[in-house]
Amino acid sequence: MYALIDCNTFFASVERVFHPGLKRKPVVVLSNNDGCIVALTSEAKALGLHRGEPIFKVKDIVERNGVSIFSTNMTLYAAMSRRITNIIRRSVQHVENYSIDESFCDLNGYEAHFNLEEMMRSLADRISLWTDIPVSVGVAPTKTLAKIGSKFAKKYKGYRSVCMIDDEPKRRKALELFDLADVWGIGRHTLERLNYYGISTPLEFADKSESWVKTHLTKPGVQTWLELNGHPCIDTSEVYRNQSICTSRSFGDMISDLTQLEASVATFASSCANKLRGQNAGCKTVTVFVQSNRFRDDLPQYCNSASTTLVTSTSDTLEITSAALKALRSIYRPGIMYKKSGVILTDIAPNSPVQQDLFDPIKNRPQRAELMKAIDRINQRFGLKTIQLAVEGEKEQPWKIKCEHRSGNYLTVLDEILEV
DNA sequence: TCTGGGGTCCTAGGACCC
DNA sequence: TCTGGGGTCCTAGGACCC
Repeated sequence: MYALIDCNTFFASVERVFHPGLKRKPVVVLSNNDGCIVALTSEAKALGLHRGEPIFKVKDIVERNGVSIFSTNMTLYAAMSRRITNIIRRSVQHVENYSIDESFCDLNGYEAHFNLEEMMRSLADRISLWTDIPVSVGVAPTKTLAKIGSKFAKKYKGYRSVCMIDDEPKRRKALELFDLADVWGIGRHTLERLNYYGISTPLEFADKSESWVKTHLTKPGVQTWLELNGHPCIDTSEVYRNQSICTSRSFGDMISDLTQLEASVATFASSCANKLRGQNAGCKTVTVFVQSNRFRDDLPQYCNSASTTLVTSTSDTLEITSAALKALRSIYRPGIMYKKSGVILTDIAPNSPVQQDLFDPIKNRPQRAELMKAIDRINQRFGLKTIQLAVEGEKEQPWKIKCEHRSGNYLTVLDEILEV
């Protein structure tokens, strides 16, 4: 059996932990640049607000109802997520962090010694007691069914946080009542296709024959079908390394100047390199992209990207940044108002062994690696960007994102710790 | 005026090989 | 007029997830 532990409206719940006056009040959390709503409490949903909506379009609803607004604060949410994971790991050995607010537990073997429902309920209660974050848990023979269970647990209070789908009648009942569009793995296109063939509930889909599914859907569709029928086939891989690493941002203000664009790309490149070192990995390809503002049809539009291949797999900030800037200069066009840039690292592989290059222009790789370690240590101890590249520019720049409603880093920065 | 960011996996089709 | 069979590798784009 698998359990899915899902934090309810996670970002908004974290903000509420540190602003207890907001319990049972409407709260929304915005995307980067204070653009769109990315998380909202049920009280905010009840006012007609939706995930994904640009905040400026619903300004009057927000003002009229005194909705609390927060800029996104990933550092804070990630710190809280780690705390929750630590609590789960005290009870369950195999935990897979599927996303910042969801974890799968492999419960294989526990059923012999525990009542799984009681076990997961006491875990949910503990998370709630120790972190003040409410969670919903689904328990089922496959991950897809566990996800469905967690949605029921969230929707109906009667489950007291845990919904079990552990026998055939419960499975069929759940599939009959659940919304097909909300099934994990069924997106807009698959939904349209299934509707076209007269399938409107997960149960009708699950009851189709294997040959029908194989004819009309591709591999991911077949997997979902198997999972809904209780055959686990979505893999739990413990060891994980990214296939790609990306840092990109929309700018607070549009820019056209190459120097400023370079500063943004250098900043994103060094952030990527930092993430790469965090996984003990290196990359061989650096891609840069730039975009104008697609919402401004009065301005000339321009989007482009370029890649540079490095001689050898590396996580060196200096090397990755130079490669990114080289790629940027090859696609830069003057006279464009740019709204967004980004850096993507691919061809990622473990740090060792690395295939050396006979003609590698960098002769002191071991020392360079030590330099990166030293910089990382200093930045970890004294704060991000204590040491940075000069090309990344000064702190205040027009392209830096807006975040006017950011709460403090209560869990990670001593100076910002909550005062009572 | 203001419109997010970061991922994975799969497939079709092109380009190439014998 | 007739015009094979069996492969690999790569990439762009689609579909999906949070």
